[in-house]
Amino acid sequence: MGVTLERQRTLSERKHGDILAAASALFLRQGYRGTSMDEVATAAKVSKQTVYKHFADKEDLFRAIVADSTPRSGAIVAGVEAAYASGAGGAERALERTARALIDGALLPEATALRRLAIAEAEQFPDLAAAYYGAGPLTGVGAIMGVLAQARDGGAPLPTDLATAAHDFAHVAVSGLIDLALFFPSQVVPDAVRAERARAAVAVVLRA
Amino acid sequence: MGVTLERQRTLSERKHGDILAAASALFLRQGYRGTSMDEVATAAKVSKQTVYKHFADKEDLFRAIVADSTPRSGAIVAGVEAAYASGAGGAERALERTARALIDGALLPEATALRRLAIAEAEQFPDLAAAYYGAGPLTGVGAIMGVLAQARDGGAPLPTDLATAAHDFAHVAVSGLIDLALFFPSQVVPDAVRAERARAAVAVVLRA
DNA sequence: CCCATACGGTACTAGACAGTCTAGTTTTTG
DNA sequence: CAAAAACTAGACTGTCTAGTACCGTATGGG
Repeated sequence: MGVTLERQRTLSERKHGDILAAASALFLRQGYRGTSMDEVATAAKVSKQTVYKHFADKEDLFRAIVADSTPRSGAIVAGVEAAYASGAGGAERALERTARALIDGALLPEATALRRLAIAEAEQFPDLAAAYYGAGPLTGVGAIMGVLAQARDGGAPLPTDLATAAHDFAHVAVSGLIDLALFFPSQVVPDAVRAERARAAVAVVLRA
Repeated sequence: MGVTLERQRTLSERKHGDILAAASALFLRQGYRGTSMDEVATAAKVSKQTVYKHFADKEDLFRAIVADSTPRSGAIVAGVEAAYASGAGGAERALERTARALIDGALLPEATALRRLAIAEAEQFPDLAAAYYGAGPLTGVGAIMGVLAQARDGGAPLPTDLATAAHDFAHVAVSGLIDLALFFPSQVVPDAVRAERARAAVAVVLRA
């Protein structure tokens, strides 16, 4: 998790990162109330006092790990845009790659865990839920709209209403699979199902 | 909540219902860990001792309220099927009513609260999450497939793959709105947005 | 009408948890 | 190299919580 082998990090910075990483793993797996500060300190191999040196209180630590995790949704979006441009084949193949990248990104364990956490704590931390929604679903659909615009410029037969098309594309591709991931945390969605959903998403927008 | 004015319920039965109702409201709003047994007893206007007379422990009570709430998803499904049959107009109008019923059902506050709860506790109570998924999303898509079959028999131009069509229909209609409800618990999705989603869902399946 | 059963209220046990404090050690830095 | 700052370990406070015990009162079937 961002532990990028920096050559001369100070001890304090290393501890800060350790605490964030440990808290991240615990909060994502056990939720806010299900995780204790003692657990965090132990998992980070750090004294409790040090935890409170770096973060004012539990809520502060929680906000920090969510703020730290949310940007990773941006990486998924970037992957989606890259998937369209890369590779061979016509618009249909390119859109299928796009859908597949979206699906694989959305089903990453950290992504689904963060989503579950944001939903679970939406009442207690509405600002975090809103931030997640903006960085995740919202920019995701925006990116897809951009890709569809490219495809239409390239001559693909797409509807005029690209906002609706992007919405349809995204939800046909990922919503059912995200449901599976949220309700069955331990299960992995098989490759064949992902491919089928990607095809369905392309089919939905490629006829107008 | 099932409090149907039965003429001569015994005191014990009344208390049982009071506890269920109070616990239901609290768990749905505050989650499992966020709700204490003292709170439940106070809200139900019952002594704590009585709570433990009716339910072995907190987990038992929680399972009871989820088991009590989940069947209500079935009522939503029934409403969806009824919406197709009722009213005037051709297949397109009927499908639009179907989508609208699905949307309104999914956005009921109790429905979204239960969904949030099932997702939040999916790791701790995987069996409850699975039961919810079966009673909610799964039977919902099944019901829509039935409606689409009816529509096709009536001459509507639908794809041959009705399972995929039902999946697409359901997710284009409700998934985006459910996201909104989950991430922004206090907001209400306006009527115009619901209507637009219903139209989009019909448009997606009515061209094959 | 009577007795088992359920109730209310409240006090209690036992443990978890957030956050503080102390006292001594290590790291950073000027 | 010395002072400042960050670290460790663990005890400690106050609060909350699940679940139990006690005891006196109300309910309701036989």
